[in-house]
Amino acid sequence: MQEIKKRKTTGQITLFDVARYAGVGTMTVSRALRTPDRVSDKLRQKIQIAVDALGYKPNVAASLLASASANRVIAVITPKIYDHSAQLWLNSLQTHLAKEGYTTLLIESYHYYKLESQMLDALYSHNLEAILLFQVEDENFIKQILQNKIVPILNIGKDYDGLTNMNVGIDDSLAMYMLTEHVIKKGYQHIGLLCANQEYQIFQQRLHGWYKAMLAYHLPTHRVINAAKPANFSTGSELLPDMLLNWPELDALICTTDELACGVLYECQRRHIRVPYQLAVTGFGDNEFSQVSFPALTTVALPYKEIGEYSASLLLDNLKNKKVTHETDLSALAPVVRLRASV
Amino acid sequence: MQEIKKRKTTGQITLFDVARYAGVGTMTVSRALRTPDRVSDKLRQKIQIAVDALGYKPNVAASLLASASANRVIAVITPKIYDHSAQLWLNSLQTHLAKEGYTTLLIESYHYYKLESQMLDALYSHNLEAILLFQVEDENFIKQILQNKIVPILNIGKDYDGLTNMNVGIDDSLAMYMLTEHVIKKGYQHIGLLCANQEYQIFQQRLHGWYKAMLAYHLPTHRVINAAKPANFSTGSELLPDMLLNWPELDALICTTDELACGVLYECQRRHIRVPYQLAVTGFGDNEFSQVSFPALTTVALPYKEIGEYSASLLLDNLKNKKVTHETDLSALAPVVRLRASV
DNA sequence: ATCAAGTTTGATAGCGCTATCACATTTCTA
DNA sequence: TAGAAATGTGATAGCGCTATCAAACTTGAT
Repeated sequence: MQEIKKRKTTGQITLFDVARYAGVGTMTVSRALRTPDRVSDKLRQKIQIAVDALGYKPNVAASLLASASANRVIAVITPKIYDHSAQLWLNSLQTHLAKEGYTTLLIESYHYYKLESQMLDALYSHNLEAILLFQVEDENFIKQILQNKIVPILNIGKDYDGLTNMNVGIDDSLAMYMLTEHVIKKGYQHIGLLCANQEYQIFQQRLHGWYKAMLAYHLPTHRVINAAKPANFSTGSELLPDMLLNWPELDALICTTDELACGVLYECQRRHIRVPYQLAVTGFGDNEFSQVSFPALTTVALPYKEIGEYSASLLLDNLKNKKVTHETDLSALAPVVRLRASV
Repeated sequence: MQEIKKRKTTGQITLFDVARYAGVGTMTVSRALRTPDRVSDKLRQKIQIAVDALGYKPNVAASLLASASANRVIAVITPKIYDHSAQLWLNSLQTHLAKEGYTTLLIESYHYYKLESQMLDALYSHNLEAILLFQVEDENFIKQILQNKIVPILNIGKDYDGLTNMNVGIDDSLAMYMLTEHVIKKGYQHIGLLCANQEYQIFQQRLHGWYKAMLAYHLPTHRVINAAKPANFSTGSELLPDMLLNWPELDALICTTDELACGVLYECQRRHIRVPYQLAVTGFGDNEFSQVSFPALTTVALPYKEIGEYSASLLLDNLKNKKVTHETDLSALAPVVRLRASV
């Protein structure tokens, strides 16, 4: 007696199997798993035994389809997690969302915007509950997202004139302004800027912060290298010689990341340039190593952890109440300059 | 005239809407999107217009359910992506899998095994196609996975006696043995080991490699600090004094990560200890900064990029052929010692 | 012009689950 | 003790999609 299979099945144990085993209806099994308090103790126990015995695993696709509900998945779209501080932010965000049962799906597009929009289609198909944009720089892409807006969207980074539902600003420009001001007030005159990852807006914002500070204090703004290379240790080491060659009078060098600055510090040691006496050096980001480096690096910290927490609660509030009325002590989100031995 | 809604819907545009708009059957629309070559040009164009006009987004849950097919999603489970090299591995893996249309879902459990198994249930519910374990250390967890084995499982790291379908070994112990041997052959006698992240097996393997090499050359193995702290720059700086206090005769210090070693280098500078003349220092991992540091760091590189490529192709072959018959030049996967100025 | 073989299309029936409602059972009130 | 209210359970009908198969339309060879 051969059974005729008319259709592919997953071969999984289904709710029906469990129901038959436990001698109850499928609906009762469903309830026992989804809303246990609506099922009597006796049946609930029976069902639990059946579930364990058969090794039942619910089929999320079917559940989603039947309940027409969202997935408790929040997508984070970002061009790239550049550095340690962004990782802090993400980690903090994930932790807070996980507490409420949400899963974070991280998508790094590496700045291929076509990829981003392609992913977007895929994401919308996955019944996700919200989208979080982190330092997405392409305005067209943002507009495209908003055009198909189906779920709440939280933007972290530059504010696109209220295009997004919610926006948490990170002011890299301000942070760099503050840092540069500190350096200027220390009395340095010939202050250069070393910027890498030229192609990313966020680094141009840092550059801009330096520029504004220099202008504000009537200092010359021509001592700049703005390179299209990764902002890492090697690039720092590599570009210091160019800076010194172009502007031998340089007495302070502001770098757009801690990695660049550390590379510069290493190169200074190789060339027996005494920091900060001959050359002051600063970084950006307050990475783990900037406290330990020799000499310790003056840098500026963005409160990514707090921003993560803040953005998580903002998003959760929006998902729950469908209304954002959020008041926070935003001073907690302000940049902090860390003065150390290198200036 | 009010319509009675008997059931919640997602409110999405459905295939049916598209079909009606285009004046064809739903099945034709499904085919036009899934297998376009099986639909005539004329209808395909009509349908495309309808899709664009209505902004149709397919519902993955329904598609999965109907086709009873897997999701083209591969889950990577790992306790933690420790360092840059592991990131290289992951990146390389993702790239290769993406080429074949697979999405990688990264799950970092941060060593909460309960979390890992909880996630596993969730994952199995998501119709994923394969599971990739990266440096998962908990044997119970591995056994539990294998017990419910539904999809192919590839293990990267320690081989659990053929428990997994496929295993790609990374021999941290061998790598450390090779590095230690180099240091010994340079003539150093009083060689210490600095290990952090004590609680993770992978670091204990590195420690073990050092131990074996020291024994093989009849050198004493007591100069060890094995700390339960993060293996970062700070810890390196912090623990060097302890090493020197305990064993002032120390002439070489082998660290289990590049970060530790760099922290040690910084502390040496602070204490005017000349590297390598008074103390030789080595790292592990060949991170980006180890080439630029001052002095440049002798270290050992694991070929994570190649391992990523190899593991991707192994997995893909398994998914396609359902049979693993893989031959590779495994010498490409051997560790490489990078001799630099610090030894 | 005729028929066999290929191609294109759509009606139908589920995939595994849950919303809904009707019915059965228990508990509470007067 | 009857009747109302609350609770527990299961039959049914989809959620939006695709596998399947039969019907309609091509094509080309005779």
